[in-house]
Amino acid sequence: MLTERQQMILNAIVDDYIRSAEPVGSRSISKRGDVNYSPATIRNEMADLEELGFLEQPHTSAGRIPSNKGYRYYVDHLTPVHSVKPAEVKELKRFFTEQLSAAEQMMQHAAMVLSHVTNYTSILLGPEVFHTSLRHFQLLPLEDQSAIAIMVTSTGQVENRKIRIPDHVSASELEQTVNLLNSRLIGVPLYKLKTRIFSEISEEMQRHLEHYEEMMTALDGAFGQEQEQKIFLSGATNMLIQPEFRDMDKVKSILDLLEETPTLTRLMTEAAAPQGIQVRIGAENAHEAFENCSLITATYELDGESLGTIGILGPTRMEYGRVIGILNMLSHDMTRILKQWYR
Amino acid sequence: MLTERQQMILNAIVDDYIRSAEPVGSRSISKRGDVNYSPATIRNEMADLEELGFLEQPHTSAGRIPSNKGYRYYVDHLTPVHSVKPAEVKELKRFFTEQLSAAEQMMQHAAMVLSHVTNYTSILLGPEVFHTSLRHFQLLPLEDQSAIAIMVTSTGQVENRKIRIPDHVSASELEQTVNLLNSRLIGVPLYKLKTRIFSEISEEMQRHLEHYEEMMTALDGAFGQEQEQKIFLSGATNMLIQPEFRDMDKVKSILDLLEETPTLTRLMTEAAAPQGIQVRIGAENAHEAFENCSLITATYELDGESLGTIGILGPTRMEYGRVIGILNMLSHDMTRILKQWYR
DNA sequence: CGTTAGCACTCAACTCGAACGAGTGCTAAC
DNA sequence: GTTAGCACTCGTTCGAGTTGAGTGCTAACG
Repeated sequence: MLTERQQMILNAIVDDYIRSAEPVGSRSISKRGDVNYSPATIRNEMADLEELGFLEQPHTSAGRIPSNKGYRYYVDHLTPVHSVKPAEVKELKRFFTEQLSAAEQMMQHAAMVLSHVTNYTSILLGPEVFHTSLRHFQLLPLEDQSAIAIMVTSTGQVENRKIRIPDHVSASELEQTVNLLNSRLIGVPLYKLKTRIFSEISEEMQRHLEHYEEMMTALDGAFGQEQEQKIFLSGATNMLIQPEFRDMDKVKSILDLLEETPTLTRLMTEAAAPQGIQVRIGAENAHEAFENCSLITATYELDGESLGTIGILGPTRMEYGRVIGILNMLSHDMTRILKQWYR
Repeated sequence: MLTERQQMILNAIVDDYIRSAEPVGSRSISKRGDVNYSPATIRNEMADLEELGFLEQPHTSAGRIPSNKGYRYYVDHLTPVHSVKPAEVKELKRFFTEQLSAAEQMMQHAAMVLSHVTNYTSILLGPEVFHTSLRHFQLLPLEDQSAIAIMVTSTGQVENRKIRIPDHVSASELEQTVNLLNSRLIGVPLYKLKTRIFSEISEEMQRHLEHYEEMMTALDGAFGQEQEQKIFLSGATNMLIQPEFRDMDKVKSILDLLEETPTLTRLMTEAAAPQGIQVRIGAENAHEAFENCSLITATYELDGESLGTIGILGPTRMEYGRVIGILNMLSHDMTRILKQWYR
């Protein structure tokens, strides 16, 4: 239906328009490396393409933009080599391997709900030391060579990891391992589990177990818990709703800062009061990107010890009353729930 | 430091400015119900407040806006009655009670990653029937009157629920219950568990167990799995980054539609191809709000049966190649992982 | 005959100045 | 102490004029 050259030109126009979001002129197409015709020739083809319905003209003296039919053709004849950038591949792969702990999942969820309710950006800073220790360890063997390691923490959260059971390990041997681990590891903080197993208990295990080596490598995966201080944020683009940030330029530096975890962590920690709710207005935040922003923070705590920080970031023209009310309620609820967990 | 009246006026100005985002004039303050002075009086006070540094004037003939100092004063003297709207309370409460299944958490996470990588809006439609059945049931009693019910599904996912154990129930009775449930419920689809327990097995349980009634109410919470088709979306405000949606009016209808779950579900189902990747451009979407949008969908499947749909929504001027590449990769990975799960 | 240079034409975007009006500060009267 | 009145300021709006990117057409070229 379309000549080779028409396809080429249509393709170039769609490509250009996707990049620039502005009507594409004949001159700019002609200047591309892959098309070697003068603007006049291109213009003729463009007129034809428009007549065929693949292109549109916003107004007489403007360049062309693709019509829906044009996009359709472009998509249908897209070269099937969709190269995905390495960075993107990395992020997607990470998603599949990432293991969020129960506590982390809760925080991420809380961030989402908060940004959704307030229409501002929410930032949650995890507890520096989550005082969770092991309360119970269990291995549930499945019918094949795998099992599920289940760890109940002192807060009542349940972590589970799939592990592969080495061949030749008998059921009784498994049971022995579980009993041993339970007797020695209960009460040990989660983040110490791994080192504890490999240092203190390994000797004893070696004595009792026949397939010690294999068992250890299998367990290795189950206890791999890094427990560093993580930061969760949600609704970053909610900034764009605010009229004061109508032009991207102003928001750019804020969005950039939000990506920069270390600085953001610093700002949050600085802003947070030892207890209660703290409001940082404009320049009170020690970063120029937040000059037109206010950051409201609340801490949730247990027995007077602060466990984490919740922050809401918005324009200085923020609904302080509402946000403070919500944060108040949330931090109380968090504290209450933590108390329940720890009993 | 400030007179009663100055406080009142400052308060009114901040309130107004937070609402309108526009400089506040003396007239509009005077017309409010709570301030009964003429504009002239207000003007005098405003001039004083400006001199004191609480207000600013963008230019000579404009109204006043609060300075950072003004916000500070406003916040510090905020009436501590922060009423939170019932709807917000409801959503926050729901967050604390909500129990997402492992599969749902995975989907939500996938939606987040996708919208983050693509910078468009991602929509995930859950599987209509997730063919998961029970593979193993376990009760882990904690030292107090509670226990954790753990269900391993046929896909290897682990669901856990905290339940309260009725008084007077002995350890042996618990064990009996677990054994009974395991022998009768393995292989039963998760969404049928509850009815199965209450219809077919209840009789048998009644025969064997002393504290039947209490046990049943306790178990009730553990198996409450609704498993309806859920929809997850993330990055809705990413739309705002696109220059074609620079003014809110155009986006409004789209954002509204995204909130409207049933319609969105319909659009996604219509758009989805039985397999592979499908592109809906502009008006091809059967909804006028999507006139300037394109929806790219991919399905992930198992043994030829489609299990769910992934969608990316962006402007018609979308980076089709890139998004298709990413979706391709992701849907393949999803399919591969599902195969692993089901073995 | 396909391609290209040249040129007249179109029309959104920008510029400038005038008119408008929201809002102020000041003064005088209540 | 409060308020009405009024001159003044200055961003916003609107229309006319200008600019320039881009087109369509015609004629010349290889």
